[in-house]
This record gives sequence, structure tokens and C-alpha cells, in this order.
Amino acid sequence: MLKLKIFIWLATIKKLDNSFYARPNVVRIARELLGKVPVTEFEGRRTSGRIVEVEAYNGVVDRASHAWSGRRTRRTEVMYAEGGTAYVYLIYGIHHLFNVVTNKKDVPHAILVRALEPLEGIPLMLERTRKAKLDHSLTRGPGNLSRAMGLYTLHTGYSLYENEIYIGDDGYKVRPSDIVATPRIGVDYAGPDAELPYRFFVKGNPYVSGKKNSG
DNA sequence: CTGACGATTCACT
DNA sequence: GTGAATCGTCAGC
Repeated sequence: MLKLKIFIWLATIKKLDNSFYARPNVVRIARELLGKVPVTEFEGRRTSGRIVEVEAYNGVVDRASHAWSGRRTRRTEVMYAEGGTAYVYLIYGIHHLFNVVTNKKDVPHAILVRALEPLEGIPLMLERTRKAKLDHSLTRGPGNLSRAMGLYTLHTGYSLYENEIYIGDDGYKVRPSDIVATPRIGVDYAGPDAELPYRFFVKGNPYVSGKKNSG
């Protein structure tokens, strides 16, 4: 019974494509990513989960963005790629953060995926994170979820239109009344842009990071 | 070449 | 609430 359900779900999940990622409004795309399903499949080992928290980074006009004022370095170069490209970078020398590049080539928009609810491959996620049993910390917070999904800096630049890393749409819809917008976490350096309501999460979901779920 | 530091997490008080 | 972990990146010399 469970196997049949999984089979049907696998057959119905549909990869998000360029018509989703290439649009101009990164804040809107971020909100729409809630409920979508990132999938990784490395060497036949598959993990996936449903997105419950994201943050939008609005390119050159956003002081919180790595691409603010057109900054273009070896690390951030991938942000200027076409929408549907993975941007994974290392922070604090420890954590790998998974982002999705949006908009067209040369417009460095990106969305940080901050939390998800695990779906497939939970045993593999536990193995990767060296956790003994499932709890909400498994995929809560951008560092934790990247580790659980097996995403590291070596994956930066990967296309999300291939089969190793992509984001699927299985038709699940988050109720608009359950979506909360707050300022982004950890961007105090961004001056007035630190106040922008570019973080979105699913109200009450236990995998959402932050102290009170409310920013 | 050097030094400061980060879109975080976790253990500890 | 505070501080340590840990290293690639980047600005400045």
C-alpha cells in the first residue's frame, strides 16, 4: 500500500522548469516555493522534502545579497547564471547553504532554502547528519537541511533541470492564510534592507527555524 | 600575502 | 544568553 502510494507520487511529481525560475519577481517565486519538493539523487540514493521556509535575495539592489551593487566574484559568479541553477556556498567554515538562482542570465537573484519537512530517504538523512533518530532538527535551518540532502559546495552551478538535484511540484498547495512573511534572519549588516519582509514560512510548521517561528 | 569575518549550529550557563 | 567551531572568500596592502 505504501509502495503503491510512493509510486503514484513519483509519477505525479513534476520538475519545475524555466517558466518557473526565469520570472522577474524573486520575492514571489520564493513564496511560491513553499510546498515544493527539492529532490537529490546521488548514486541512486534519493532524498526529498517539502519546503516550509525560504528567503529571497533580490540581486544588485539588495544590500543583504551577495550580489549587492553588482558584486561579481568567483563565489558569486553562479548567481549570474540562468534561473534554475544551484548556488551552494560555505559559511562559518562549516555549513553549506543551498540556494536557487532565479531570473534570466546576468540578473543575480537567488532564494535561500531554509527548512523543509522530510519526505523520502529519512534513513539516509539520518546517516548523513549522524543523528540517531528523527526529530525536527533534521532539516530545520539551511545548514541542517543541506547536510541532510547531501548538498555541498561542490554542487554549486548544478542545473536544476537534470536528475541529480531538482525541485518538484507534486500539486500540494500551501494555504495562503498559512504563509507568514518576516524580515530575513542574520542580515543585520544590510541596513534598511534588513527590514524587508523577504522571509516566508508555513505557519506553525515544526521544521521552521528561528526562535518563535515569527522572526 | 594577510587578516577579518560570515544568509549557522550546538553545547553550555 | 553567550561563545566556539573552522575555512573559503575577499578587500586591502
